[in-house]
Amino acid sequence: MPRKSGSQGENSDRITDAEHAVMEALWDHAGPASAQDVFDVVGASRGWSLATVKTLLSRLVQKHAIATRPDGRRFLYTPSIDRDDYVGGESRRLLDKLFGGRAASLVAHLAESEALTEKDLTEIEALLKELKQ
Amino acid sequence: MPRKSGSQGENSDRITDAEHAVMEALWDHAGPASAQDVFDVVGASRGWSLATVKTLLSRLVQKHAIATRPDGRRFLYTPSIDRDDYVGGESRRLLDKLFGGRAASLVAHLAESEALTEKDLTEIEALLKELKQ
DNA sequence: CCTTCATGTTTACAAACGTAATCGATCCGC
DNA sequence: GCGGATCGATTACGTTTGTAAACATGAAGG
Repeated sequence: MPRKSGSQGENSDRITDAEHAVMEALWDHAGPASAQDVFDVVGASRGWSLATVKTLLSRLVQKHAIATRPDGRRFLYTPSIDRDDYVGGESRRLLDKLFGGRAASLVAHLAESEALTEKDLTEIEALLKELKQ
Repeated sequence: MPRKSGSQGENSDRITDAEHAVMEALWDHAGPASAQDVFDVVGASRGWSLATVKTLLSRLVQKHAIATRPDGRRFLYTPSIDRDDYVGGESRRLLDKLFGGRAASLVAHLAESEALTEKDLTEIEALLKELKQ
């Protein structure tokens, strides 16, 4: 039977903006994090209540984006999708949606709209050199 | 007083995915388009009814993303935001959200995840050369 | 033991979204 | 002039999202 391409866990459900902030906290965190841990990181900056963080964690669990491991009477949460995979997916979505899938168009656009600093250009150049050889 | 940066019309309201499909149809269209025109282009491919297209057009008008010009008893619609501006905005959002705003990181990621073909690389290289000189 | 605190679960609720049907006015063909 | 086609406007309705309060339960401290 055909095997799906992604490198990790059953995906498919879109992660929203608010949920994404939680994911970043988890990706950032060294090892599994409790709801409180997540709250400590994102709560303040986004002005969320602990309750909100809990809701978002639940939804992410439903979406299979994170996994839980019981720790006493509470849960510890870990991302079950790789950040790189996620980032790649989102990038591709944008590429497909706005640039007909052509990465060069995206870069061209960034360049033209001056979203690229001199430093960016140098960095990309170096990157290319490395990739080309 | 500080003047906003964008080149065109009051923006601010997010354009959704469905709405974006309509925008593309309008950007594509030579000159103002009627609801029917839009429907003819996107209706089939997205499986939308004419009613749906009309709703989306209305919402885009509310969001000031498109403008209307009466033509007899109907309206002709034209984008009031430039595609390039929109694309730039969305690109920047992604960049900020996922790459800390560093374009080079995005390019690096695309490269590593093999989203860049040989052709892409060559194109980007050429682009850089042009920008550098 | 009983109170309090911490935790996940359930419920809430308004706004946004996707998708559309219905309504009221108008125009076109007969 | 009358009936159907056409158009924008209004209304609809289930789902998702953002944000959170209420609730149940178990742990911990006195």
